[in-house]
Amino acid sequence: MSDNHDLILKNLNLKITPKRLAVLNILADELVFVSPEEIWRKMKSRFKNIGLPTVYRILEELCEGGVISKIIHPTRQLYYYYCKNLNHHHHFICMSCRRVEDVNLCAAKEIEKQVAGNLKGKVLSHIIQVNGFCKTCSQKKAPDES
Amino acid sequence: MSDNHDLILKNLNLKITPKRLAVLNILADELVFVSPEEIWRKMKSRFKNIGLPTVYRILEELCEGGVISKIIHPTRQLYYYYCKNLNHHHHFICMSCRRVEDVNLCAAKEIEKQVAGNLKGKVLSHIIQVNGFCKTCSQKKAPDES
DNA sequence: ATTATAAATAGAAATGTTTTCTATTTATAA
DNA sequence: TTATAAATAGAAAACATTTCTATTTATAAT
Ligand SMILES: [Zn+2]
Ligand SMILES: [Zn+2]
Ligand SMILES: [Zn+2]
Ligand SMILES: [Zn+2]
Repeated sequence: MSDNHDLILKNLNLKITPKRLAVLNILADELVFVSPEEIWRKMKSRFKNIGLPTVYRILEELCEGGVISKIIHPTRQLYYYYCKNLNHHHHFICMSCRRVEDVNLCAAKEIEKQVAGNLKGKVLSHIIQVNGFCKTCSQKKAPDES
Repeated sequence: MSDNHDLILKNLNLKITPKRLAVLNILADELVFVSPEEIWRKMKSRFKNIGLPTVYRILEELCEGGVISKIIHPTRQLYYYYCKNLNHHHHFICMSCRRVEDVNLCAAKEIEKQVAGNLKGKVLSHIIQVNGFCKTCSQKKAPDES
C-alpha cells in the first residue's frame, strides 16, 4: 500500500516525504470524512514536530491532484475523504456518523446538454452530494445521539 | 413588490422590519450572487446604523425559510442568491461574473432510488450545482479578466 | 392611541478556522 | 557528496462569521 502512495505522490510531482505518506495512510484508514485538525491530531502521535499548516497544505495538494475529495458540509468547515473509487461518481454522506458511500449516478450528460444548449455556457465542474443518515444511523430513534 | 416581500416575511413568521425588507429588495435587484458584506455595504447607504451581524442573521433566516439559496463557492465564503423560480431546480453559476442561471434538471428521483435501495439510508437533502462560465464570459479570451 | 411583550438590532468583542510569512530542514537529482 | 528547489515548523496574521448584552422596535392587546 505504501508503494501505491509513493506512486500517487510521484504522479502528482510531489516529493515523497514521510508526512505526505502519513497523511495518505491516515486517510486510507478512515471510513469517514475528516477535518484537517483531526488529521493533525493523528499526525502528532507520529511526529514530534508537525505543524497544522503542513496538514492543510498536504490535504490541499492531494485534493488539487484529485486523490482525495472535499466534503461540502453545512458548517462550511473543511472535510476530506479518500475515496478509492476511480470512476466518476458522487457521494452520500451521513450527517450523523460521517460515513461516506458512493452514489453511482451522475447527471453530467444532462447538465452539459442543458448548459451548452439553453445557456450557451461552459461547464467547468459540477457538485453533486447527497446528505442524509446512513442505514445504521437512520435505524436509531434519534440519529444524533448515543 | 414590497407587498410581496411583506407576505414573504409574514409567511416565515418574521416581523416586517425595514431592514429585512431592504435586504429582500437589494437581493431582488441583483442578477448575481452576493456576499453578506456586499449586502451590508448597500444597507449602509440606506441606514445610518446597520450592523453586519444583522445582515448575516437576516440572510440566514431567509435562507432557512427557503426564500433565498446559498451558493457553494470554492472559497467557501458565504454567498446568497434570490431565485424567483419556485420549482425545485438547481443552479449554474458563472465563476467569472457571478451570474446565476437555472438548471431545470434534478436527479432527486434517481438519488432517492439508489440511496433507499442500495444503501438503505435516508436522504435529507441534496446539493447539485454547476460551475462554469456563462455565455458572455465564455466568449471572452480570458474569462477572468477585463 | 397606549401599553406590554417578545422580537429585532447595534456595536463591540470573541471565536476559530485557515492562510501567510520567514527561517530552517529535507528530498532528490546531478 | 553536494547543490538545489521543495517542504516544513512555528509564530503570527488574516478573516469571515458568531456571540453577547443593552437598547430599540414591531406588533398585538388593551
Ligand atoms: Zn451514519
Ligand atoms: Zn458527476
Ligand atoms: Zn459570466
Ligand atoms: Zn434537486
